Amino acid sequence: MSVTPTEQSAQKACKRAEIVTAAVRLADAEGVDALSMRRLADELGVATMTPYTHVASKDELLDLMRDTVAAEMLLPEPLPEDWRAALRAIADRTRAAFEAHPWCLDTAPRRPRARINRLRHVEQSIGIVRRLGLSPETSRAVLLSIDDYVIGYCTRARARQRMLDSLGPEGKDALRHLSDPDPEVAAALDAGELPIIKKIAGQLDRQHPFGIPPDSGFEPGLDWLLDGIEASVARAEDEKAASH
Amino acid sequence: MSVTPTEQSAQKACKRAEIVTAAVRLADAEGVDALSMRRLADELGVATMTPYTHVASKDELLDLMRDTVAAEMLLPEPLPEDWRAALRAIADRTRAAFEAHPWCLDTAPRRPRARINRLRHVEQSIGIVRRLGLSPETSRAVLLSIDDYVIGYCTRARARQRMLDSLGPEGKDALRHLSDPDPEVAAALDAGELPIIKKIAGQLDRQHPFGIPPDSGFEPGLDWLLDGIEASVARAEDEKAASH
DNA sequence: CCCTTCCCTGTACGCCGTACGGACCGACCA
DNA sequence: TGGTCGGTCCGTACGGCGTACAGGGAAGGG
Repeated sequence: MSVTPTEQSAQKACKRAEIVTAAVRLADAEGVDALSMRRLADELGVATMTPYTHVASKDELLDLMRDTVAAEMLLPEPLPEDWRAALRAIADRTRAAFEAHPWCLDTAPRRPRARINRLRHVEQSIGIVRRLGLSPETSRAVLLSIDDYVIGYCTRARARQRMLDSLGPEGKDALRHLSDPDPEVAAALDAGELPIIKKIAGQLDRQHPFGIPPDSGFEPGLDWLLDGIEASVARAEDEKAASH
Repeated sequence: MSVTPTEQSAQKACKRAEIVTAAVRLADAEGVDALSMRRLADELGVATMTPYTHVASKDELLDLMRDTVAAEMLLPEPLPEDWRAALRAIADRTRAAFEAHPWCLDTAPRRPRARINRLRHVEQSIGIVRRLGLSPETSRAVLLSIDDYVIGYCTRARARQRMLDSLGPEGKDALRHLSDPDPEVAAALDAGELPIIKKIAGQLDRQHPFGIPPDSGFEPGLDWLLDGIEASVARAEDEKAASH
């Protein structure tokens, strides 16, 4: 062996990185369905099985791909002073990363592992939440609840996008779209079940080409969540002050 | 044709329903990976391609399966008077449905369509949010933000569960688990990057067998979100009162 | 009686992930 | 210097997937 262990692993990491970035590029461009090991190998100009020299399985590859996306979620230091601004900035960046790489949301990680960039992201977030002076459990709850909201928003936004895509460019009014090839829905609408949806869909008819209401956006829910957290923090501080 | 169109479609719907329930049962028992059209046909005692007589594609099948889960999210009438209690009840039921059928979260819908039970679920939720007397846009934002939180929570809880499963029964302390086969993480920990995570993982060592902190739970985040919404509603009412 | 219309079936195609055995090649040790 | 050995790359092959397609068979309508 000519190289020291460090050099060797560095060389290996290099190859790994090339494979992963090529895979990310492919998934970004053509979706995760187009990402097969054969196709990826073709793209890299190597034989089908060659990537397996550097990556244990497609599952691990997807895990590594997700970690490169996690790197994009990292906020450049220095972080904003205000905890609320900092948390919001991270949430925004996370959302942007998911929007740039929607395939992250198309397949759930099968055997997820803690990878470096994901850990960096968590470290950064914990650092901010710590400023609130809450108990460790509450701090974690704050962090996770924001994470959950962001993931949920992005997941639903992704589903919405797929729905729009699947409809194609031809316009269809909302009621027709809802009931079109689904007799169950049509029957329910006729029977007067779903009155609110029927009314809303009827109103959307004129304003909106498709039966899908415009997205109400990422910010309001995040604001409410942060409001609730802030109020909870204020309450905790009051109690602490009162007990002294 | 011997049967009237209605009878015919009813008969067809019956067969469809059998297929879908069998598919749900299989996915519940062995996960979505075990659900192949061949396996499903075997389970039903028919030839491989027979299910395709009643279901256009595996995609549509998954869509129908998801809709049976949506049925479980429906709250029995009468709904609670208090809007907050009602929204919380729906959120709880939704979470329970996802926990009972985690495969819902394992694969994103490819070409989602509005199905009857999903629409019923939405109708029920809108009915509650309407009581708040907010604008249509704000109402939708309230509804969707709660939905997003629930989906996000369940998705992360699912990932957590997979992580625990993949670790197997043998206990491993947190630090070792974090850095185990991943040299990048080990290097970062050694280099003093990730100080907070290192400290937390070190503390978890004794209390917790795995490197995964216990779930902080569904309720706190939901409460914060509802708190924020409630404060926003109160503010809106104040403004309305003041302008009169 | 035949004919249409469904429902069902078996076969077959082109993908997929990946196990495996062998070829090459540079680096170390005798 | 020659042998060996670890690491990289390759080709082939296997089992499984979703599903297109062409045919069979029963059942009701003319």
